[in-house]
Amino acid sequence: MSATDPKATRTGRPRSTAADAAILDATRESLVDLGWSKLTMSDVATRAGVAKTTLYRRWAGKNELVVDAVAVLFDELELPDRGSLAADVQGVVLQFAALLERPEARTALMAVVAESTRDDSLRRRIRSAIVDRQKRLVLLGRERAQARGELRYEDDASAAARNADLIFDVIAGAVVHRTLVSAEPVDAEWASGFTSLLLLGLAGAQAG
Amino acid sequence: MSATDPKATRTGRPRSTAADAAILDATRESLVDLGWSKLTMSDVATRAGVAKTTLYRRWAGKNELVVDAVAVLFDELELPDRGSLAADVQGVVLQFAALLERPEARTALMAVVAESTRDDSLRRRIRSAIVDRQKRLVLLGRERAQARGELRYEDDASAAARNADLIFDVIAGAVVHRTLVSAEPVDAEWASGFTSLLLLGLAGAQAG
DNA sequence: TCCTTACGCTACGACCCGTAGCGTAACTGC
DNA sequence: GCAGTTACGCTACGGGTCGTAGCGTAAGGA
Repeated sequence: MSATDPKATRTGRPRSTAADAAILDATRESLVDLGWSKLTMSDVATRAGVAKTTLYRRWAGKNELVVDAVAVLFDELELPDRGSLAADVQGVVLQFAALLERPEARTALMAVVAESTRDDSLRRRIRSAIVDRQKRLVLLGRERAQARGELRYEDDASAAARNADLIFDVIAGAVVHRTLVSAEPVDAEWASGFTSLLLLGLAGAQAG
Repeated sequence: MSATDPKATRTGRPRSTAADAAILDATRESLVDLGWSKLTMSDVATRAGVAKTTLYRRWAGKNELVVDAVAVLFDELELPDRGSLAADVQGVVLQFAALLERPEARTALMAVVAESTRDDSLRRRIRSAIVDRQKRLVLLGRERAQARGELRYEDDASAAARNADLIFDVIAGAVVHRTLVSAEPVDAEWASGFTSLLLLGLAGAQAG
C-alpha cells in the first residue's frame, strides 16, 4: 500500500482478484465451521480452490489473513442520524452487538486481539482495519450531538480527543464484555440501560 | 470437584500436589516467554520437570490448563475500603489495569475468552474461575456505598442484579478495551476520568 | 503383603506448518 | 509476435505438535 506502491506500472501476471475474494470468503466460512483455533491455512486453501502457496504469497500467516477477512464485517457499521444522541448511541450499541452475534466475528475478534498483545505489526493492522473504523462512529456521533446542541463544543483539542477515546472504550468495551465475557445478550433493554447511564454521565460532566 | 468427590476415602497413590504447583508455575512462565499461541503442552511439561502424560491426566488440553494457571492471578484483586465510592472505583480500575499489564494475563485472558465462544464448558470454567471473582468486587463496592449513603438501596432485586451486571460490564469492559484493544495505558488520569463519568451517570440515575 | 492409582518414559500415527522447486499461465513492453 | 516478468498449481519435504497407548516403577491404603 505504501512501500512499493505498484498498481500502475507493473509487469508480469497480475494477482487474481477472484482468488483474493475466494480466499477471504473461505476464511470466513472456515471460521464459522471450525472456529479460530481449528482453522488452518490448508483448509482455507482447499475451500477457496486455491493452492496453499497462494495464501502465503499474500498473507504472512493465519493472524493477518483473519484480520483482513473479518475487517470487512466492520464496514457494515453505520451511524444513521436517529435524531438524538440517545437514539444514536443505542443504535450503534445494538448494531455492534448484532455484529458480535455472528460466529465469524465472535471467534476471530478476541483471538486476533489476544495475538496482537505480542505482535506490534498485527496490532497496527487491527487498529487500522477494525478499531479506527469503529472510532469514527464515535467522532461522528459527537459532532452531530454538538450540532444539535446536546453536547458542548470543547475548547481544548487534546482533552476532547481524550474524552472521545474514553467514550469509545466505554461503549465498545461494555458491549464486547457483555457479549463475549458475560456471554449474555445485548437486547434493547440492556442497550437502553447502558445508554442512559452513559448519557447521564456525559450530562453531569457538562454541568460540573 | 462434584461428581466423584473423592478427596477422602481414596485408595492408590495420591496425585502429587508438588507437580500441580510446578505445572501451573511452568504454564505462567511459558506464557510470559512464548505467549498463548506458541505455548505447547510439551514445553510446559519440560519446564515443570514432568512427563507430558501427567498433564493430560489432569487437564483436557491447553485451554483448561491456562485458565487454571491464570485464575490465581485474579485472586490478588482486592477492594480495601478507601472511604468513598469514587476512591473504591478508581482503586479497582487501577488494580485491574495493573493485572492486565502482566504479560501472562494479557496474552491468556483474551485467548481463552476467544476459545470459550465455541466451548460452553470452557466458558463456565472461566466464569467460575475468573469472572465471578471480579464481579464480587462490584457487589461489595455497592454494599459499601449503600452503607455510606452514597447509593440508594434498591427495592426490586432483579433490577438491582441487572444494574450490577451492567456496571460490571462497563468497568471491566472499558479497562480491558483500553488496555488490550486501544493498547493505551490506564494511568491515574484515565482512571479518574472514567470514574467521574461512571459516578455522574450513577448519580443521575439516582435522581431521575 | 496385596491392591490400586499415579508417575516417567518411549513410541506412535496423524496433522499442520512454511518453504523449495518445477512447469505452466497471464500480462507488459519492445 | 517475442522476450521478460510475475503469478499460479502442484508436489514434496523436514520439523514440530497433538493426544494416546503400553510398559515398568513408585507411593499410598486395606
